[in-house]
Amino acid sequence: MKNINNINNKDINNNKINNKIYEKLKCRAELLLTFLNEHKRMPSYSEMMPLFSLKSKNAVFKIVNNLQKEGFIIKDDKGRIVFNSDFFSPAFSIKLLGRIEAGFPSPAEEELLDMISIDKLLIKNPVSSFLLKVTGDSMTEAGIMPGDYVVVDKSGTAAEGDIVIAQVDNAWTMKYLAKENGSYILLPANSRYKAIKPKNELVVAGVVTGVVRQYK
Amino acid sequence: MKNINNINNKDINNNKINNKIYEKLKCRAELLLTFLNEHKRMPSYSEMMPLFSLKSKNAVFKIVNNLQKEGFIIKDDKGRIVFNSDFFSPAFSIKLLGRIEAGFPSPAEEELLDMISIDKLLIKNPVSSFLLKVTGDSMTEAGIMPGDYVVVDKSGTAAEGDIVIAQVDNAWTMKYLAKENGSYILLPANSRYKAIKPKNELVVAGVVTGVVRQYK
DNA sequence: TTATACAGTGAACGTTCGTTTACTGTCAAG
DNA sequence: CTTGACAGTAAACGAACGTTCACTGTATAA
Repeated sequence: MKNINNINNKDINNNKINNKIYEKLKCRAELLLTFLNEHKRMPSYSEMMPLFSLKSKNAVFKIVNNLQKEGFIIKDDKGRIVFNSDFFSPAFSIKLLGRIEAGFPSPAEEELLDMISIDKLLIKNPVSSFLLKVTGDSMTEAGIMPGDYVVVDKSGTAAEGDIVIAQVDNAWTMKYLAKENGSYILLPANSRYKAIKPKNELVVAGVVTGVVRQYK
Repeated sequence: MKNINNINNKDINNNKINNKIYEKLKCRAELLLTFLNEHKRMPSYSEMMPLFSLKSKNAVFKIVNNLQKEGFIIKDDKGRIVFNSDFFSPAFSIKLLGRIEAGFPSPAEEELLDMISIDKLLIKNPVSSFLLKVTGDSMTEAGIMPGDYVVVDKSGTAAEGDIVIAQVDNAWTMKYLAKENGSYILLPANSRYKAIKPKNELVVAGVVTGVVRQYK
């Protein structure tokens, strides 16, 4: 650790240089991302040469090492490189910009590090998650409209207030899970529907962890 | 083309066999998908050997060719294999099951061919799309709640009825685009707000093509 | 039974991979 | 000016790659 009082001109200059180097690396990481989006796989070192406008594989090699040092990419046990999924999605990445009310960001503000994958955002557990298309309007007041897709995780344990996929009296439905007089009931998010109080047992098949809607 | 009248027993038997072969191929495609989700890259032939419980690289080679013949995967110009993106996402894939009211599908019904990527579903144009976090409740009745993310495509042309990100009178907002007396106005989807009739020009920055909500 | 088709084995081939070593030019610090 | 750090070039290396060839066993069709 460096004492804040000991920072001298050299450190400041180094930071300035390091930032410049970092910017160049980030630019090259973007080139890799473009290739990945286009080819659905990472380029080899030979393929990176024209990508980075270089004539030597060794130059690529050094750059890849620096990219790894900065955390952009990771080399797996076989020496193959993949994007660090903390920063990047292995597939489609999308720029996450600010909030709407905050004003529309200028292109210059578009930060590479804020690229995320919607898949990664919504799916914490790819194996036990699946998608269901919503029919019916019993959850419209919770913002879940007919035709939306819901991401369901069947491995999670449902808690009060969660939206769950449940089987009650031999029919499947999606409702809020709530408690009344010590027993679980299902609440719709539409004032035109009534709460469901299961006569028999309540089987919860999964917890809704996300909602996806697609406009044409 | 085969005439329907000419189908004989041999054809029927061949179909039965072909279905069995297809099932086995599909099963192996699933193994590849599992590897892909785990390692964020495709396995090499050597890595597929233990994956398929085989002892010969050539067996893998033949299987890969069959997978390509059936359209599961594609070999690019470098001979490297990637999943056919018509069927599979290169990243997280998620099983798309039926509709909720249709009953909950049994695991046996889970069809591999219905695996999709949410990214691919929502993002038609990765370059010109980005994500915005929603603040404010002016679109709640359209199912867009505060805290949701909206996918915005800035390359599309907005039409009447679209939800757009627009700059009006020096403020950014998300509203329905509508027409009144020949000029464009912005309609909120919340009865507590009024329509916006821009005094000056209306700048549409992008069209909302999707909505994403994440529950904890 | 014989013939045919096909999944899988095993060894070999040329190519490409990621990596290493040695060298060149450039730029800033001392 | 000298020196060190660093980006890039060029050539070479073993290892791993995708592919091919020859062969084995098994199951179905004639």
